[in-house]
Amino acid sequence: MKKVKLTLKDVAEKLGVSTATISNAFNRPDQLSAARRDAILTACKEIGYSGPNKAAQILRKGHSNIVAVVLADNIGYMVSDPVASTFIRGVSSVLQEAGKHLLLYAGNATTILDVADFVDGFICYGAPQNTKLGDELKQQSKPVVTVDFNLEGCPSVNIDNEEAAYQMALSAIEEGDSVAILGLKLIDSPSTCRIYDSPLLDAETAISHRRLDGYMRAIQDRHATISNDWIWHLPESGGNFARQAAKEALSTTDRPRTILCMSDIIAIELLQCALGMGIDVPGELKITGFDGIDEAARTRPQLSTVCQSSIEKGQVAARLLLAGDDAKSEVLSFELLSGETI
Amino acid sequence: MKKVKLTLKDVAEKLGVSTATISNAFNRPDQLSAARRDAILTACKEIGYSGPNKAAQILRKGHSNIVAVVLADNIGYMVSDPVASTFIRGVSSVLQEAGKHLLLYAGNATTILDVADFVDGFICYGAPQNTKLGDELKQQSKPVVTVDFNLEGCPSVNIDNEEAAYQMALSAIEEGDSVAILGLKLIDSPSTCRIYDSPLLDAETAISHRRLDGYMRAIQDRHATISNDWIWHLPESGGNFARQAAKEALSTTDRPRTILCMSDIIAIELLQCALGMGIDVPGELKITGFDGIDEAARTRPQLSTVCQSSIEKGQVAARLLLAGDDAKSEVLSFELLSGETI
DNA sequence: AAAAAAATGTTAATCGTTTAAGTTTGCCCA
DNA sequence: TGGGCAAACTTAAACGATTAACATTTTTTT
Repeated sequence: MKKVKLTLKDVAEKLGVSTATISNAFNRPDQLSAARRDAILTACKEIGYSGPNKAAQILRKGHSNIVAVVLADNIGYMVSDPVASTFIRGVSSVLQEAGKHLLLYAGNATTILDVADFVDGFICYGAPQNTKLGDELKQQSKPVVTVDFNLEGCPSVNIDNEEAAYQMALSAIEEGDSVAILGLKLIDSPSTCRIYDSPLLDAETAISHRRLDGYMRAIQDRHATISNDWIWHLPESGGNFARQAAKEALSTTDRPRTILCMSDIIAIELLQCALGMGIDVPGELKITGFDGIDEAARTRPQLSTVCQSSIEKGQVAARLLLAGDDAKSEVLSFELLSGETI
Repeated sequence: MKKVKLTLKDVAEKLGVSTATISNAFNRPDQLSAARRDAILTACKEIGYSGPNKAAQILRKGHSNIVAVVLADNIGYMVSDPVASTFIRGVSSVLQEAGKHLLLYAGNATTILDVADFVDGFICYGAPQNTKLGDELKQQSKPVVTVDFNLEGCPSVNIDNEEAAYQMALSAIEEGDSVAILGLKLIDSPSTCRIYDSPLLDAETAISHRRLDGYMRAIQDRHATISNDWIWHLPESGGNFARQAAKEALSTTDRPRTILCMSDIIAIELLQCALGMGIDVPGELKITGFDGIDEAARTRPQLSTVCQSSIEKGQVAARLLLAGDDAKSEVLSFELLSGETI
C-alpha cells in the first residue's frame, strides 16, 4: 500500500542520474547502455516505481493511445444491440493488438469536446440524430473514421446499402405486390410513426436513406405499390418500437404482401407478431430483414436478410483510424441470405 | 479548420488579462466579476477557444472524469454477452448522469497500470482468470469496486450466490436424483472439460464456487448423487463451449436426471441439445439456468432460473465508485423464476 | 596517434493548465 | 482620515513527464 506516488525526479535523485536518463530507460532504449538500462529498470521495480505517469505523458507527448468509439445512440442500447456489440468487438480486437485503449462514448450525451483533447481519434458508429456531433467532430483536430454514415472529409466504412436493399427487395417482391417498409431513423421523431410527408432526415449521409432508395428502385422495377403511409419510421430497433410498428402494419386494411425491414431485430419482431396472428409466412406475407445477425438464422421460418460482417466493419474502421492520413474510405461486401420468409 | 490550437496563454494575451483569470472564468465563477466572466467567455467563443485543454487539466487536477470498466474476459465476448452488456448499460447510465466517461477495458489484455494514472477509478466485472489483475489493482491507488467477485479491501456488489444456487437446486432436485453440473470458470483450463480432481480456481473469491457450494448443499439435503466427473468446467458461456459440454453430459451412460447450469446461455444450449435428441424436458431431464436473461423467458419449455438484475448491479457499482471512501459492499436481491424445465 | 564518429549522459525548456499566496483597488464605518 | 476587509486580479510555482541541444567519454578510422 504505497501512499506516496514516486515521480521520475524522485527516482533520478535516488539513483543519482538525470531524469532524462530514467525517461530514456523507459522510452528510448537506444539512448543508453543496456547495462545501465537494466540496472535502472530493476531498481525501479524494487523501489516501487511503475513507470512514467501516464497523465503527464499524454500532455507532453500529445497522444494517449486511447481511441474513442462514439455510438450514435446511448451506450446502453448500443451495447445490447447485437450488431453494434459485434462491431465493438471488431474494433476492440484491432485496437487491443495495437496496444490502444477503447473509450466508449455516447453520441447523444454531452459534447465530445470533453475528450477530444486527449484521445487519439474517433470512430463514429451510426448516424447521429442530432447534427451537433458532426459539427463538433470537425471543430476538433483529431482523426475521425465514420461507419454506416458519411462525414465530409472523413474516411468511412460502409457497404453499398442502396444496392443491398435493392437486391434484397427485388428477390422478395413479386410483380404488382403491395409493399410496406419498416424503416429506421428516417425522420426526426423519437417514436414509431408513419412518415407521411415528414421531411426526411439527413437524406444525403444516412444509410437508412440509401436503403430506402434501394427499396424504392426495386418496387418500381417490379411495378409494385407503396405509399408514404405504409412507410414506418422507428427511432431504433429495440423491442417496443418494432412491436408497435409491426402491429400497425399488420392491421392495415388490405394488408401488404411484402414488408421490408431495415434491421433483423425489427424483422424478427414482425415475424413473431405475424405468426402470433396466424398469418402464414411466406404464403400470405413475405418479410425481409437487414444485417444478418446470428439470431436471424435461427428463426422459423428462417429469415431472409442481407448479411454484412459487423466484426469486419469494426476491424476495418479501427485499421483506417490507425492508418493515419492516408486512410481511404472502404466499401465492404454483403451477401444475400435467402431464407424461408420470401 | 483551425490548424493551430489556442492555449490559455494565447487567450490571456489577446484579452489582456492573466491566465489565472481565464482559467477562473471556466472553473471558478466566484473568483471574478460576472461581467468580466461573460466577456471572457464570449470572447473565447469568438476566437475559437473551446476551453482548457483536458490533458493538461488531468495532469494538474489529478482526475479525469474517466472511469475504467474492467471486464474479466475479452471485451468482445463480454460485450456480446447479454448479462455483461446489460451490466455495462447500468454502469453507463449512472456515469453519464454524473458527467463521467466510460473506458472499456479488457482484463485479459495488457496491464491496467497503463491507465491507472489517469482514470478516476476501476469497476471490475467478473473474476479474472489470472491473478495478475488483482495484484495490479492493489498496486495502484485509485478506488476499485468489484462485481461478482471479491477483492480484499474493495467494496463489492454481489448477490448471495450460494443461497441462490441452493434454492434453485433444491426446487429442481428430487429425493435421490442423479445430478450433473455445467459450471463456469471452476478450474484453470481454456477449454471445456470435467473437473475430476483438478484444483479449484480462486476458491475463496469466485462466485462460481459460491454457486457450486450452494448446489452441493442442495444435493446433500436431497440425498442426491453427483461425482466429480459429472461436473463440467466451461471457460466462458459462449456457444461452442456450452454445446460441447451439453453433448458430453447428455451422452453419459445412465444420464443425469437433473442438470444445473451456471448461466442461462449454457442452459439454453443444453435445452436445445436435449430437445434435439428427443429428450423430454422436464419429464426425463430437468434443467436450471442462472442469471435470468430475457431470452430465458422465451424458451419452450420456459427455463427455470435465478433472476438477478444486471442493470441494477451496474448502477450500484457505479454509485459505489462515485461514493468514494465511505462506500460499503452491497448484496443485491435475487428471484427464483420457476419455469417449465423442472 | 590524431581526427572523426559513435555512444552515453546531462541541462534546461516545454507541454497547458490550476491554485496558493500576494497585490491592488474600492468601500464602509468609526 | 485612516484602518479593516472584501472583491477582483496577478504572479509564479507546481503537476510529471519528454526531448532538443549540448557535453563528455569511448571507439573506430586513417
